[in-house]
Amino acid sequence: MENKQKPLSKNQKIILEYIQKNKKPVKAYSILSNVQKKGINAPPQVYRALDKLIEIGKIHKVESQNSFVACKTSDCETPHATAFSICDSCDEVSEINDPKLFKYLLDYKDNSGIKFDGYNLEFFGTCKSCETS
Amino acid sequence: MENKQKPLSKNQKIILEYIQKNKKPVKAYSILSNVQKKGINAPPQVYRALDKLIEIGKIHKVESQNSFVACKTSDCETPHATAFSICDSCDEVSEINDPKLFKYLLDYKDNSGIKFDGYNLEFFGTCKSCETS
DNA sequence: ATAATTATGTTATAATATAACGCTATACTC
DNA sequence: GAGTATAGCGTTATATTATAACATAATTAT
Ligand SMILES: [Zn+2]
Ligand SMILES: [Zn+2]
Ligand SMILES: [Zn+2]
Ligand SMILES: [Zn+2]
Repeated sequence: MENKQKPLSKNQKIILEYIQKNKKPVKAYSILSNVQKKGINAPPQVYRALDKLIEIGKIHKVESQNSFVACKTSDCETPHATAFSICDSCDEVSEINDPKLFKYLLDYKDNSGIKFDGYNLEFFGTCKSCETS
Repeated sequence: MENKQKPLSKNQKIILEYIQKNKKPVKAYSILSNVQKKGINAPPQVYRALDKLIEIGKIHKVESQNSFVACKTSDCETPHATAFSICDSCDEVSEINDPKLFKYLLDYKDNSGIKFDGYNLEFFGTCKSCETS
């Protein structure tokens, strides 16, 4: 009984599918223009679906890019514990799925002893294919 | 001969001072409206100064808030290696200055063995004063 | 069946950020 | 110091990202 998966609504499905089709993160207005043929007409419809998909861990927001990417680690159960590596030169983003890093960060306590509910970590560098070119 | 500190320009000084006066992060357009009496009239003047101040490590951008905060660790020499804790309920942000965390992250290699140039880490939780109220 | 919750569709607008252009100050180099 | 490269300024306009507000419809819970 781990996953009580509430089914996605129509708009949520359309938008999730579009995001999953793309390897790179996509922007909200680019999503909008690409799903207009499916009957989604206005920004609020996109942003509402995005909010929900983020909440349930199907996608994540890449804060430094204002872009959105599908979760690669099979629907993060702790959706607000995310780590990415981002290529400065081609903007490619990949989600880091490293239990050790994950644990290190979730266990991290600041100097006042506070533990955190979640985190977002974005690493920057040059990806392999950009490195060699 | 560590610090070859180029002096700040007039606008950079005005905007840095304003950011430093504020304990909490400030937004670009709030900066603008608060420094208009000093002769700064338009967004590009603010954003140009912000870009430069970020580049030289005097301030940082809090990506999840689109806000800007003065560096608390005496002008981060690696300005793109930043960590913050953010209170979900009052939006207070504090810069984490923990050499161990710092080293852990700068030494971190992903599964392909790539090391990164920099990172931005934002922890989320509830600050002490919000916890007790 | 009723009530509560969640999602939708729409219009308008708010908030964040940059392009482009001409000009000025400052730093570098010969 | 004249010439030139670089960084900064001021301005107008515009692009990009995100939300407010409101009326309606669908879904879920009691
Ligand atoms: Zn994920
Ligand atoms: Zn790349
Ligand atoms: Zn700092
Ligand atoms: Zn707080």
